[in-house]
Amino acid sequence: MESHSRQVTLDEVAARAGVSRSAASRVLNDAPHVSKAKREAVRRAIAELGYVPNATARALASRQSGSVVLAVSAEDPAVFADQFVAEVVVGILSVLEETDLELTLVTATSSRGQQRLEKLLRSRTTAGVMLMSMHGDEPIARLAEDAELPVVFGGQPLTFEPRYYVDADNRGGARLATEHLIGIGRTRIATITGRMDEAAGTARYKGFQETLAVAGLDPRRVVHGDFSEDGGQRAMTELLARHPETDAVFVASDQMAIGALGALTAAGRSVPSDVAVVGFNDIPMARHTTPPLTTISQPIRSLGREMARMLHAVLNGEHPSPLILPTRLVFRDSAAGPSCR
Amino acid sequence: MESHSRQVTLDEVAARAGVSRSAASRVLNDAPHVSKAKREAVRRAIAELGYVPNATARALASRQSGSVVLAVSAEDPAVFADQFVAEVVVGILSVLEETDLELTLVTATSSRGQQRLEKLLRSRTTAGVMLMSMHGDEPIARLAEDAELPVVFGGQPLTFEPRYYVDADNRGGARLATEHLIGIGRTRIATITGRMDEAAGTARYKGFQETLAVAGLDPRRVVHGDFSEDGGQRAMTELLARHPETDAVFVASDQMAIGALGALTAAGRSVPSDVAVVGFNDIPMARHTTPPLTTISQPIRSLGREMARMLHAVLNGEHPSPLILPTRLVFRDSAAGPSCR
DNA sequence: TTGAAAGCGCTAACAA
DNA sequence: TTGTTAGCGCTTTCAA
Repeated sequence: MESHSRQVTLDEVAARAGVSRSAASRVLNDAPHVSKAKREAVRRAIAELGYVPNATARALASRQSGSVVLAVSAEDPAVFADQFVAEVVVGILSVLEETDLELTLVTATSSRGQQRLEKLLRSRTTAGVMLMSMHGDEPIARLAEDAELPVVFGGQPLTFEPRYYVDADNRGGARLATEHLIGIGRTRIATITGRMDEAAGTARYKGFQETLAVAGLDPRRVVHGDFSEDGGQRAMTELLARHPETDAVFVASDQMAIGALGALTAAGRSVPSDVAVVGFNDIPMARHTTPPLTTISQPIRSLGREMARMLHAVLNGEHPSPLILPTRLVFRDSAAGPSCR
Repeated sequence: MESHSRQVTLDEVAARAGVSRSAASRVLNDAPHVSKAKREAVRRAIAELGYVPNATARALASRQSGSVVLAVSAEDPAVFADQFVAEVVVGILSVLEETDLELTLVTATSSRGQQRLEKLLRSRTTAGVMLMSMHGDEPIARLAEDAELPVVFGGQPLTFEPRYYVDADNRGGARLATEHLIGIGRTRIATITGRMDEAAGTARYKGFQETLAVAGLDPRRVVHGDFSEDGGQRAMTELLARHPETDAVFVASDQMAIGALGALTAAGRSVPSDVAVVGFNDIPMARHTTPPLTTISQPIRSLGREMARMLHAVLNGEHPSPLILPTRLVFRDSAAGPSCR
């Protein structure tokens, strides 16, 4: 883990410019109290010597850090290949690119990951943390608090409302989806929920229930899934067994919806004429299923962007309010209206 | 960018344990020359005080760094949502998880990104670099060399052979694909290439050409694409116009192949009976196209893993050899044999 | 085996 | 507006 190259120091810059190190340091951080002439001289020296400050020394002396971490609570680094997470990362990076913050990626839940994260947070290398996809009660949140680092949540944890978070309007999205199914004339509407130990799962379920209640429809056709494709398939099979009269289903994630489409096909039900399907997330594959999937789109990349912006604001001493991002219905064939029957 | 929490220092640990700071430091780095008794005392003190070493101070004093960066040469952080890149990240993380190295993500090509990367590399915060998806001549490679940091390439740059790299056997994969098309009896075989300013693009094209040459078939049905879905669609349309007799096509990426399938359908050609299609990469969506896409699978996650392993080895003073990872044919309906006609 | 002392390269009081 | 002086918390000689 060695580094070799000859480092140009601030002292050398100062010497070259014929000023004190403090003066050079002031110029570097464009602090006041430096004459125009010296400022210029230092700038020139920096350019000539190709000086780049040693970030480590700087961090040590100033007790500040130029990097933030994104911690995703998952067993396996494979989460970062998840379309959803990947898009969040993209959003975050696109904002950080405009700042001087670097992004470090960690998984928070694996046996070793937990320890590593704690070490990372307490080793004073990090200015702040973004936390994602929390199921249930999260020790990680406490971890960050212990380290007294600013934390921004992506999605809300189930057990408490954090000070800073960005979330999608899951409940509203579920309402949109369910209203759409009602709107195209379905009356025996079911749902396959996500994990009920995640806020996104419960919120979408609530949105579903309340919409049916308002419409005076029976909200009891419910099977619980786990957000996975396989889980969706199993859940759909179970749903057909328990409620064969079902003519529409709101599935709490596209991944599950894909599994559900498979189960429907296997059961000889055609989509959407026998059973209309609406998913949630609008993952890229949703356009390519058979039939293409009607779904609720959430602005995932914006979620990442807003998380990064919020953290940045907190690091600058501001106190931003939590943010709920809107969702919208993306209309495709899997829940087309009567005209398409 | 402030941090607040009270830091426990090594001095406090030493005091608590009743030893000198040097002794405590030795225990921390399990260096020799510490009596068993003291070692134990220090260990206890560390546990009791919940001491976590300040990584920044450590890095400054030891001139070592515990983080490596993955730089992807792209204009836009959106590359990190690319399935391919995301899988590489996963592979890298899965290896780094076992070490004490953290991963920092950067895009290398955006106007600002280039500067940021240079700063990052020269600011002595980083132990080493992994570089990905280089088109043509890469200033970034020079950058890292200037900083005298170990660099591992993922994929080979076009203009020079780096000391350390991991690549997939693109040429061999293209050969597999083309041989398969010949094997199912096609004779008027075309290709849609990738970007010819990327090594992967040229290598796959070469594999295609040489296989047709060996088989005595005409290798001149060629349209150049750009690895994108839209590009694939355009290329296929052009191919059909210029070589309407084409009965098979090797498409240098699945993304392009998806576009090509669209163009074929639009042109009323059925796949595979009129035109057989083989892609490259085996992205998740390949299983879900109509018809499902025969393709060349490369061990993307392994690519990431091996990059991380290689960098780790270099950081430990070893000199690993470049690595070429094998590819294999994944057989699906888009290039089924005659029996399926 | 031990500890004292001297930095790592920078920032931040403080005094001038 | 300047420069001097202490550190930041750790590692690493060096002499004991």
